[in-house]
Amino acid sequence: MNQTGTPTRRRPSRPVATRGQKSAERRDAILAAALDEFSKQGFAAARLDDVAKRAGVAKGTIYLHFADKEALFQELIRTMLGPLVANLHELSAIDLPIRTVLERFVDVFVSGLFETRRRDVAYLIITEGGRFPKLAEFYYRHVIEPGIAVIRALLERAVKRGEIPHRALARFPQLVVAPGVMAIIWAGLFERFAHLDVAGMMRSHIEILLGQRQ
Amino acid sequence: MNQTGTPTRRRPSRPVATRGQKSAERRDAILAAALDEFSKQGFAAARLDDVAKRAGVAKGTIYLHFADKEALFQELIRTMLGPLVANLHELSAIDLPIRTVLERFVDVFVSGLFETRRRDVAYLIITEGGRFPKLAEFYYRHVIEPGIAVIRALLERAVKRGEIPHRALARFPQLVVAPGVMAIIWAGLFERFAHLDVAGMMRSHIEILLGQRQ
Amino acid sequence: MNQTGTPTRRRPSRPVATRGQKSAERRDAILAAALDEFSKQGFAAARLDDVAKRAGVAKGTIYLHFADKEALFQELIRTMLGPLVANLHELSAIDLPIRTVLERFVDVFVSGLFETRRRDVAYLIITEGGRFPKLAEFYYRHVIEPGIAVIRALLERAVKRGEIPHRALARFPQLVVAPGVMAIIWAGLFERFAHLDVAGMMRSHIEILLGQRQ
Amino acid sequence: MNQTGTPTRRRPSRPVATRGQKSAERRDAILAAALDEFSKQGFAAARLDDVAKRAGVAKGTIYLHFADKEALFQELIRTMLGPLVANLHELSAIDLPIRTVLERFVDVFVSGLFETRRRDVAYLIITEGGRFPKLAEFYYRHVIEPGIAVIRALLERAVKRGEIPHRALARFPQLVVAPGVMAIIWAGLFERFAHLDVAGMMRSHIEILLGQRQ
DNA sequence: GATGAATGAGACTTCATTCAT
DNA sequence: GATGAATGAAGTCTCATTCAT
Repeated sequence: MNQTGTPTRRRPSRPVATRGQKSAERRDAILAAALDEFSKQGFAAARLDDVAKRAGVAKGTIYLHFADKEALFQELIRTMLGPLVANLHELSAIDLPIRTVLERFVDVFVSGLFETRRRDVAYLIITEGGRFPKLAEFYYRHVIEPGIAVIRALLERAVKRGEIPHRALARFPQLVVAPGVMAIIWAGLFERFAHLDVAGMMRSHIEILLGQRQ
Repeated sequence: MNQTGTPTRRRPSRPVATRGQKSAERRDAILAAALDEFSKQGFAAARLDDVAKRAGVAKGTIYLHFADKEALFQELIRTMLGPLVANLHELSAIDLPIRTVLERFVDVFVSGLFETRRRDVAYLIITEGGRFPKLAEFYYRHVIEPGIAVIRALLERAVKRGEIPHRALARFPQLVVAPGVMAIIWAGLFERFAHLDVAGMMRSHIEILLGQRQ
Repeated sequence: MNQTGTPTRRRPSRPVATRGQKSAERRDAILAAALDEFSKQGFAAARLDDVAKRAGVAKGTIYLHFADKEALFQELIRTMLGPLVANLHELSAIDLPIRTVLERFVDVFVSGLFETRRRDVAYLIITEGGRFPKLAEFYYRHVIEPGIAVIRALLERAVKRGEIPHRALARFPQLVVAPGVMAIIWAGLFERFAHLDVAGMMRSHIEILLGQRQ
Repeated sequence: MNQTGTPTRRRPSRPVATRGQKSAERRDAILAAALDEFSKQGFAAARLDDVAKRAGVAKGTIYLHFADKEALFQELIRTMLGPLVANLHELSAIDLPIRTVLERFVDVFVSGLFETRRRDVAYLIITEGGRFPKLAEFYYRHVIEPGIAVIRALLERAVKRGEIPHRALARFPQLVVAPGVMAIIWAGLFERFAHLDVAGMMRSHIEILLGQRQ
């Protein structure tokens, strides 16, 4: 799927698209346009008129694919975060040095989320989650809770092996991801004023967690 | 009630308040109600009607104190963050061990922001800042930029003195505050599902920064 | 009275004004301010706030002198047109050549109405009269009807004497005042774009009515 | 019903109107309703709610055709005066005796403006022009200025030919149209109280201008 | 009497949603 | 299925009027 989220409007290579294909393309275009508009304006201030215009469809078409504005929003979040959730469990299965795991973790974060449109989705969850309890709950149950569990397991194993000097870290796995959250917010609010070298910050973060003198 | 930090001008010794005092009280009530509503609904979805009702004033009264909905929002942010900004510079002046400074820093964060209504203001900045470039800029110029500078100076001094083992930390002062940011977001989104012991997390954070084995 | 309508705010020559004098001054100031605002904005769009500000009084003070906005408007018209009405009947009584009468008539129109604030009142009647049936009726009964009668009488006498060649003129006395009405409207709408020499136009008008070749 | 001069796009031979035609009909209905309401209440006091009700459409529909209340007003004026402006220049081209020209002029005024809804438009310009500088300017540039020029040219030709005895008339073409303006205002303000025979008055006016003893 | 802060009805305008084409 | 004109509930903001000071 199109990671950047730009609506793919080209017809498929075969000269005639089936009805289903065209419909799916429209749906994707609407989702991509919705992400743009919701990110820029926020859920409440975004206008479906603008979403339709950006997606190149009529306003009514949105309602052929989504029940209402909120359903569009929620499906947008689920659609784009689905793949991410699937990958979560793989991480804990592999038995590698914690440094390697953390470095992969940062890699996935930077190139699989931060540098893609998924960052906008994450930012949307942060900014709108408070107004959508169901969304927050879905996200908590499917991403946060299992994510925390995975990280905690990794940390405990690493502490046991002596790879990490901070026993307390396992109690607060949030500390591992906090810089990632901060980076997303920084990008949304302050990138205009001062650039943040996210990859560099994350590398430093790992060193600190590992207790490496630099 | 005054955990918000807003100075409630107390009534004069005589039982009857002057006109000016009542007006100022109303203004404060509107600001408090606006914080409630904006926090709960977000700026765009909040209704001034509800703000007025909550503040116990008529709709029109809001417009005696604020030019429009946006002005109310911006003044809300500035009013409640003003005192915080003033305290920023004091921190760097005092010459104490970095551990002490960080502990005080955490104390101020926890009891002066996180456990007060200012946390809602901070959350509002995070959630709405993207839609209010001027607000983001004001906040960046008056809080983030000087705040980063102060932390960086402290860290550089601490690194020189050997109190902190991570030279790279001074390049990314954001890492110091990242857990605080995360805590604010956690409170806004997930506190319902799982409590986060912010004070405990912040103490662990300090130990990690200082490279203390626990 | 103050023909230009600027509020006379100076205290009277005697050092202490009686309560009644100050009150009357305020009332006049309000009327003058109201004429300014109603002329500029129209009745519906004018704000009593602006009237009060211009008059140098508080908004509530207006209600000490006038029942409501409409009463203020109606009294404004009556107050400023009263003297004019009184003079109407004098004209017909005097037995002079029609040319002289018409010339005096023009003089009174130009220097007693067109070049004073009464022109604004007349313009207000034209622009707002349609929305104030009572005002239109009052004005018709007290100014138009008797005015028409007076002019008709003058014209009939002049026709009989052979001073005017157009018998039909007596059937349409409106033709005598039409250029005056036109001048008032021109001043209100187009004076900015092209100046109209009202006195000159009125002189030409007289010559045409009198059938003088020029 | 179509004495207003608005071209009512007739339905196609097939009994069902196309979408575009229905939309244009609605637009016309809104304009007609707006003319009614603005004439009765004045621009500021007229409510778009009433316009919508009278036009048989929903409030929001007005905004599909006009940007806002003022745009509706301005387009109303331009739409209904457009045809009039086009006819202006034809008048001067025809080389006929001045009496014939003036009689035609009066005919056009009476049956093409005074006895149609255009009279209301003219009255609106008179009553609201002061508050809409752009409207007044548009009207001055496109109607008044060229109109005056045409009339002046006609008068100068007539004076040269000895058809009109008043040389001064060419200096004040406003005198030619003044009775028409007066008639419009009379209709708006006083018709209820006393009927004015406009056609008769205009005929008398012509005789007076031509210096005919009656 | 004078003030002007407060009120709240009412106006304009927006925009999610519907539905005839 | 797709369209986009139409709808009307709901929100922001204004301002004539009131009334405690």
